[in-house]
Amino acid sequence: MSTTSAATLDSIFSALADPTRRAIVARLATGEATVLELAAPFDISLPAISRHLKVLEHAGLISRGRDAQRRPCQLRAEALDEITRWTLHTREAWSDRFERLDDYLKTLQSKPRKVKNRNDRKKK
Amino acid sequence: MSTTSAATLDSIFSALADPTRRAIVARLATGEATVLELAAPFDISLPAISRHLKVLEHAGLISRGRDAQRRPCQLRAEALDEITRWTLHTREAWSDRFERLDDYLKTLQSKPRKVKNRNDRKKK
DNA sequence: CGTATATTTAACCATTACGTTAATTAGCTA
DNA sequence: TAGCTAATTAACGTAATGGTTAAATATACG
Repeated sequence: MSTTSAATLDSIFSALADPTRRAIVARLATGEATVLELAAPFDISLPAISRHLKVLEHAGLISRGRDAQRRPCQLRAEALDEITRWTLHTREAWSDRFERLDDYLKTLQSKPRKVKNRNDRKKK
Repeated sequence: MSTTSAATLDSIFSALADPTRRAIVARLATGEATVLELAAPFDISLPAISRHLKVLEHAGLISRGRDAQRRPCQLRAEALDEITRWTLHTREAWSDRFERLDDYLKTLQSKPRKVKNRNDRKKK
């Protein structure tokens, strides 16, 4: 465990799928905080917060230190970066597909699909 | 409803938390595809794929057209942009916190780690 | 018409996720 | 030591998720 960041995209995405956990992450983006501090804004029990933190930690989104009986949490931005990387990469592929738009349009013409209204003027 | 993306971050993140759905999204990033085409690489049943697609559609990540009995799916990149926006924004806040590093270091000095004799009798 | 193809819906089952309250551990402080 | 404070673990209920098979729907084709 220790400084593990073998966290999967699965665990990172699903950690961030919960609004409470996203709020915690957003809060931690401004600096580290203890469990009680993180719990304060929410209307749920401390054990629930504790489990949210465990999920975040498992996803590599936070790490925890120790200060007496407190366990201050810290954001690990690399996990965020992983999300960004995947998303931007996918987005880029999506944009790139327009490179083949010409071919695509030609395909449309040479292979007439079952279009009933064939009077549509394909603009090229 | 229609093609509006009132989809929440919750639904987008949790849609992408599943590896099958991420693979589908990645596939769709290269261009539209039918349900059968999307299902081909996977070892799960068609109904399962169908439900994955519904989740993605609900999250605003895909839209579906109609071509005879086929329902071609298309990626809606705006949903991807939304998570990029959230993630980068959060990441930025994390980086920005170093702006206050000087203050923070001063705080550390004036208030050494083990603060035993704090005179704050403040109660909440 | 009847059949094939593409996809969805229904009904069901196992597992996971998220919340609760009560009890427990850990570390200070008097 | 006892008694705080901080946080976690235990035990439990309920709802959501992800998979299955069987049946239903929609459209095209001969």
